[in-house]
This record gives sequence, structure tokens and C-alpha cells, in this order.
Amino acid sequence: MLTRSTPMPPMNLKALAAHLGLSQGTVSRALNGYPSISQETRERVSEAAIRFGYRPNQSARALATGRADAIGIVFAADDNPLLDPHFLEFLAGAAEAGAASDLSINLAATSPQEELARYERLARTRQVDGFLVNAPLVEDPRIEALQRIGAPFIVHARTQANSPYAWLDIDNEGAFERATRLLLDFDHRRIALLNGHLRYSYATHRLAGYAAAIEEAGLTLDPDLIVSGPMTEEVGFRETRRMLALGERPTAILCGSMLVALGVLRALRDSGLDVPGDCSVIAHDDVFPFITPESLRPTLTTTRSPIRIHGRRIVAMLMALIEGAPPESQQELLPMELVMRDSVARAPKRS
Amino acid sequence: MLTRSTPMPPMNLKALAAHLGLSQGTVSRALNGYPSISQETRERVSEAAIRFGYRPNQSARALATGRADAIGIVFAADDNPLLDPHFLEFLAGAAEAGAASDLSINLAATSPQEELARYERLARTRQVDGFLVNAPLVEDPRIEALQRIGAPFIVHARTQANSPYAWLDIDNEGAFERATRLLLDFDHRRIALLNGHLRYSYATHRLAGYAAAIEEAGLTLDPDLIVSGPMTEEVGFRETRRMLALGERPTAILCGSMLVALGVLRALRDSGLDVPGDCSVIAHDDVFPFITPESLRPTLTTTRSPIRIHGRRIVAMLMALIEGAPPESQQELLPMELVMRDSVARAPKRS
DNA sequence: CTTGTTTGTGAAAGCGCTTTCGGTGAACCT
DNA sequence: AGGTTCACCGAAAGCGCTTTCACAAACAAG
Repeated sequence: MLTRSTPMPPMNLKALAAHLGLSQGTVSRALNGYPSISQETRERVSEAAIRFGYRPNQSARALATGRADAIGIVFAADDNPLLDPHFLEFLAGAAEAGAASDLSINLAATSPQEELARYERLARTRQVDGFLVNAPLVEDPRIEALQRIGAPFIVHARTQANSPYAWLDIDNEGAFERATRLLLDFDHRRIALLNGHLRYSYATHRLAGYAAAIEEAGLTLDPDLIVSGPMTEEVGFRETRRMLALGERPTAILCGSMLVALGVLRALRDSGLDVPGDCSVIAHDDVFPFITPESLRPTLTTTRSPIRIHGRRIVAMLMALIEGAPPESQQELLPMELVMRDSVARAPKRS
Repeated sequence: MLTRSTPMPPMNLKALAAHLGLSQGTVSRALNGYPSISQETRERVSEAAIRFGYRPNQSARALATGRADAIGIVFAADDNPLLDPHFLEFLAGAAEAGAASDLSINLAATSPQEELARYERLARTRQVDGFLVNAPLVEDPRIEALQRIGAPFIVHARTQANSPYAWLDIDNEGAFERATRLLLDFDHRRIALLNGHLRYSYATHRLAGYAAAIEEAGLTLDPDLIVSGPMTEEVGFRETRRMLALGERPTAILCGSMLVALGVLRALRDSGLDVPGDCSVIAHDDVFPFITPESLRPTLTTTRSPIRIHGRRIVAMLMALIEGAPPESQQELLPMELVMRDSVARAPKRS
């Protein structure tokens, strides 16, 4: 029985070293895997470390090494459309990867006005070693700001910038072009696109892919069928209703997310239309645990790319940047699948 | 034009003090608002601080003060049902409050097996000053573990424990009792409950409230109408279908979340049933930005409590704990509204 | 003109770690 | 045997801040 009542002195390096009859330096080196330590003392030290439950004080270590072993994610809290399940999945992936590498994730909320200042503060106070930049705008001031600050960062999606920067992205343009082509091959001529807001770069890429396929088929873009806005269930519902009231309604709908598709399906069902008989539906699936394409009726054909995986991968890339890799070496395009399910069929005969 | 090309020495306390011709101690005290500094130097110091863009190194400060100025949130990443929009909203609230108080949020993912160890590590390495504990189980080992570790913590929802602890909760039991009573008053006799998993304490509270109202009305609980599981769209859909196939189908459905309600509405619509004509629906609304009760058709009657507000408030309470407030002084029950909309009506005549 | 107070500041000791540098034996050559 | 190398370890500096303590100047009181 160990003494339970004694107030237990804080177990720090000095105390541990004293217990072992070694110097602090030796103990530190042993714990951190430096080569010049004999096998015997190394074992003795690590055994004692776990026996005494020693954990190095992270602040002290950070101060000594200059590394915080943390990465920052700042998000603008007022900007609701951003704060959706996509963000959570991404976050979960990042946190998983962080845990695996003994990195902590510093999550910082901010108002849009203070966003840039917050990045700078986090960097200058050395609370984080680098940043994950999420949902970039078409022209995103954060990129230049971070380059000026001199902090390592990686952007989730490509966007415009004057100098090279690190990014991880999926081929939104290619995927949406492919999905649109698929619908065209099924004789659809009026294909709607329910896209994210065009200030976000990914949305412009998707629009570009869609437009390329449409125009390649000799068709013209119909503004009535292209909507850009928050990707919510409500928007999916409302916009679908609006389009169904059109003189010539769409026979296929491309959705930017599963949430939107939910609203679309509700509206179609509401109007007594069959999917895919009367209208085909394809959605982009970021893979949320709480809503899957297989669970819908009919099961949903999707372009698929698990956003959680992005979070995991992007952390690894950021670590490389922090280690000194040049930004242009950390640019990756992740594959995107087109998963065929039951929501796509040949276009109905013209009425 | 300032010299742009010089590599700019790191602006730390020492450098700033040198610029001012003051000692580090004086500058530090001036910036931290200590009383014994003349008004003049105080102004001179803070002016210089912003001019030079000085930011105190957080690691150094943490090491000197013993406070990390950070709070931890650890979540088990494998456990998907937990990782839903509720968590994100809560997180957003916490991060907002943290930003307002210069606290950072340390988000840590972990496997369920290592969860407890992760709390301990975060505490022992002094990366955080306290913890936010989310979605407690009916008997949650984290509470005892954290008490043993000796770290301040506050639980989002009440649960079982031997000694007092801090919590923030809403009156789930009262709200679900009230919602059930409302349905009973409308002559409903077969009322279904689509609840969260019963391992979570909130779900047991909701069940208790529901059961109290049912039994008070002289009815008996029907296991066919009570389901506990992940609160997803899919479950809402599937379980509703199942119940509709029952000999005597429910005339009202109580949903644990908006997501579930979405699935319920889909199933009802699928079966050609009218809401609220054939079946009433009440959902608990945690207030997500991407799906609102007003946007559904019919608009949904809900028990309402913005979970983001919980996140904000709970951080303030945790700060009090960290300052030394006793846990039993930090226990709060937040109000819950019952918002009447269009999804509740008198029960249909018995067939 | 001393003596005590007050007010504002500097010097310096830490906080707990990492890491450089130097030193000690032992082993290894000639 | 002496010199060189090598493997291991201790001493100590330093990371950038806070905070205690001492102390000088200024000012009031006796």
C-alpha cells in the first residue's frame, strides 16, 4: 500500500532524476530517445517514469524547444453556413490524426472581423505551430495574411493566390463534370445544380465542371437551374419546389451535399414525383455518420469523398510543412468516386 | 518606410523592455494591469507593445503562472453516434466563449479504450486547466476518473455519481413529460418515443418524463412504441415504418432530435399519412443552423433549447471552477421551451 | 531635519524542460 | 605504456515569462 495521504509532490523531471540518482539531462535524453544513452539506463528511466506517472510539462517543453506541438483551426462563428456537419467531420479527422502524432488541436472561434488577427495572435503567442485553413473563399485574404505572418499552413481546397501554398483538395471540377456527363448520357437535358455559395472556391470548381459538361453537349446554361447558396435541407426543398413550378422543369438534379439532397427528395415526393422515374438525383457525399446514401429511398447515386479522411491526411501534410518542407511540395489531389445507386435513370420522355 | 529587409528579431519581453529603457518586470506588470505602475509608464508600455506587435509567449507565461489558459474537450472518435451536429453546436458555443475569455479549446480525439488515459495525460502535462465532459453515460467512469486526477471539470448533463460534481443541464425529464401531456390532452393514446441510446443519461431522463406522463394518464408503456438508438434520419425513417405496420399504429411521435424527425416525416409522407391529420409529431430541437423546425412542412412543434448556448454557458462555469469555486456551486438547469407549431393536432378518430 | 510611508521600479529567482558543452572512464589502437 | 577514440553522463545555460523582494525617490508627518 503506497502512502495515499501524503500530498504527493509534483512529479517533475528534477524529482524523477533525483529518484534515479541521475541528472535531469540524462533522464530527459533517455525519455526522448537520444542515442547516447546506454540501454540499461534507458530502460531504468522509462520504467521509473511510468511507475511514478511522470509526464513532462508541456509548457516547459514548448518553451525549451520552441515548438508548441499544436495546430490551430480558427473558424468564424457568426458565419453559420460554414458551421455544418462538413466541418465537424473534417475536425474529427484532424483530431484523430493529431492524437496519433501527439499534436493537439487548438480550436479557436472568432468573429469574421477579427479572424485574421486571431491567426496572427495564435502564431505570435506561439500557441500553435501551424494552421489548417478551411473552406477557402475564391479570393481568400487568409492565405496572404498567413504568408505574411510566416506561419506554416495548409488549405483544404485550392483557390487563388499569388505565391504557392500547400493544399489538399478533391477534384470537384472533374467529379461534377463526370456526374453531369452521366446524366447527359441518360438523355437528360434539363439538369439542375444545387451548389454551395459561389464565394467558396469549391463551389466555383463544381460549377465549372458542370458547365463544361453542359456546354460540351451543345446545351446552354439555364440560370433558372443553377442555384448557389447555403447547402441546407431547407434550400434543397425550396429551390426544388421553385424549379418544379418552372415551365420546363428539370429532369435531374445535382446536389452539393447530402443535406441538400434530403430537401430535394422531400420536395419531389411532395409533388408526387418519382425518383428516378420522373427526376434523377445525384448528390455529393462527404460521408456523415448520421446520414448515408444507402438509407434513402431510392438509394442515392453519389460522388463520394470522405471528408474525415481529408482531415486526417491534411494534418500529416501540415506536420511536414512544420518540419520545413516547402509549401509546393505539399499539394495533394484526393480521388473522388462516382458511386452508382438507384437514383439515376433515363430521362422521362418529353411531354 | 520601416526597414522591411532586416530579419526582424523576435519581439519578446526583453526586447520590448530594452526599447523602453525599462526592466522586464515593470513592462510585464504594466501589461498585466498591476496597480503599482504609474499611469504614464503604463500608457507608454502599452503603446509600445502594440506598436511593436508584442505578444507574450504563451508557453512561457503558462510555465511561469502554472495556468495553461486552455480547456480540454476529449471525444471518442470511434463512437460515431456521439459525433453528430449536436456536438458541433456545443463545440461552437464553447469556442465562442473561450475566445471571449482568452481561453483556448484543446480538442482531443481518442479511441474509447484510451479515453480516460487521455484525460489524465492532458491534465498531467498541464496542457489544460480543466475539462468539458460531454454526453455522459448513465454510469460514466469519466467522472470518478477526473475526480481522482483532481482536475476541474464540468459535465454537460446530470448523471449518477457518488460525490458532487459540476454540471449544466436542461430539464429533459420535465420537457418530455410536458410534451407527452400535450399529446395526451389532444386525445392521443398511442404515443411513440424515438429516443437516444439509453446508455446516455439524457435519454433515460427523457424516457422517465415520457413514462411519467403516460402512466399518470392511466396508460401502460408499449415496448413497440419506445425505441432507443442513434438519433439519425435513418433510424427515424426505419422505426416509423416499422411502427406504421403495427396492428395499432401510433397517432403521435416524439422525436429526440430534428434529424430523427426528418426521417419520421419522410416515412409518414411515404405512407401517405398526413401530419398532423393522421399523426402528430413533436421533436426536440437543439437548434442547428442547417435545419430548422420552421422550414419543414408542416412546421414542427418542438421542445427547444439551443445547445450552442449550453456550450457558451458551461465554459463560464468551468472557469469559475478553475478559479477555485466548489463543484456543488456550479450546477445549473437551463430552461426548455415548448414551441407550438403546426405538427400537432387532435388524435384521429379510432378506426 | 530626521523618520516613517507611499509609490514606482529594478534585480533576480524561479517555472520545468531541452540541449550544448565538456569531462570521465573504458576500450581501442600502435 | 601512452595517446586516441568512443560511449555515457553531469553541469549549466537558456527558453520567455511572472512575481517576490529590496530599494530609491518622493512625500507626509513629527
